[in-house]
Amino acid sequence: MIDINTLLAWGATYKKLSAGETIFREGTVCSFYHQLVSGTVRWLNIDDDGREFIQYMIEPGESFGELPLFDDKPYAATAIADKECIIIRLHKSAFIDLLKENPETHFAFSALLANRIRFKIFILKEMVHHSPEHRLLSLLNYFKEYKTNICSKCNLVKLTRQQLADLTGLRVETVNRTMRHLHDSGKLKIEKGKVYY
Amino acid sequence: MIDINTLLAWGATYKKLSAGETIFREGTVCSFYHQLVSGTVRWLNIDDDGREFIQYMIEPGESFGELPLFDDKPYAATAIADKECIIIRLHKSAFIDLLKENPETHFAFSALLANRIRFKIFILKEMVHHSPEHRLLSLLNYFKEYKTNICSKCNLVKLTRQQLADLTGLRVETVNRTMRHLHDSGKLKIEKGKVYY
DNA sequence: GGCTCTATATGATTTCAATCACAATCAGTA
DNA sequence: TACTGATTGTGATTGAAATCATATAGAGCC
Repeated sequence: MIDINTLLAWGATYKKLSAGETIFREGTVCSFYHQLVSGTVRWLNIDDDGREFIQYMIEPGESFGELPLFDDKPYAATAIADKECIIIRLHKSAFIDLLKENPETHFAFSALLANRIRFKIFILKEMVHHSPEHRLLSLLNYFKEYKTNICSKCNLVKLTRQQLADLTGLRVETVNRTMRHLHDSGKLKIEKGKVYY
Repeated sequence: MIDINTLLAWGATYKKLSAGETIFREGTVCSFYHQLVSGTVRWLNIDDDGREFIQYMIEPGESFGELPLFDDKPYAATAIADKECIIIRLHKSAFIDLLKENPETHFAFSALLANRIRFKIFILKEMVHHSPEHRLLSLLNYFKEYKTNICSKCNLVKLTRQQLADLTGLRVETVNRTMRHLHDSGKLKIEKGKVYY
């Protein structure tokens, strides 16, 4: 999102995380702006039964956990490194100063926040009231359009069935069965368990 | 959100709408910043079967339909006057200039966008995987906390069963039955059909 | 007050995803 | 290559919300 050299010039530092590590937890206070350099981050809520709902999958170049930087409230969800990750972090106060001195970056951030809302509006409108088939296809179409989570060269869907379930609010078994139907009806391809769309 | 005199100074104009009138429609392009002066606005998606999903209920003082102002994409949902409304509108270009000259207003808007995301994250985490009772109580708690849609003096829930259904993704009948149970178990009160929480 | 329209209420039935249970496959590794 | 754990695959059963149907109550208006 923000140029890495700019971030470094403002005092940002790198951090390496191994798969499964928690970066920050829902409900805690925020001291840093986070941007993903390499790897994948799941940004999610975990309910009392340990069930995950994935709010966003973060890919390299994206920032995450931005909300508290703007409204001073605690984190709305937990960030977990899905694979080994390298992130770059900048202190909250430095981040705000950076925005103040670079209004165009601030406008770029407003656009990012607008996009975050758009994704949520899209998810809600496509998930509520609809069949598992519709939900999964809508999600895949979105990822295809925005070139995230699906390899734009080989069409490989870079998400497990469990993650698709946690993004749509379905169960793994339902996702499995539905993906099979979609394969059988030719709407996508499954080869050795991997999904291509 | 923005002081009305400031808006007027920048060239904003008032507009009156009768109940049920459409203010703007999903998928169309945006030319104005909108702020509600009086009345209520439903900001919603309507699916192919005519079924509504309410994304936000807008109350006086709030802006709505802000996304296209920041990312130049079409409206993500439709705005409908729920009652007779007065709104104030400012041309998109004037709005952007206003933000450029008033960075503090821009930061206030970032906080607003952050709050819009928070509501969506909250809704998704509380609606997915949960019972109708949990869904409705979560929504009512949220409204209570943020002092919207529930009268802070008399505790009257200013939403119909249908609107509660359209906010949670449930059916009217389910909402009715669940509200009865909640009344019977003393978690809220129903008097002459009106809900108090 | 009586009329009309909308909102609320509630029973009976159906449907479809969740759940439970277990098998098969795949990927990493010793 | 055999072992291990995670992921995928699939059948049987259940349960809870949607659906269908219809009644009742409340609000606005002449």
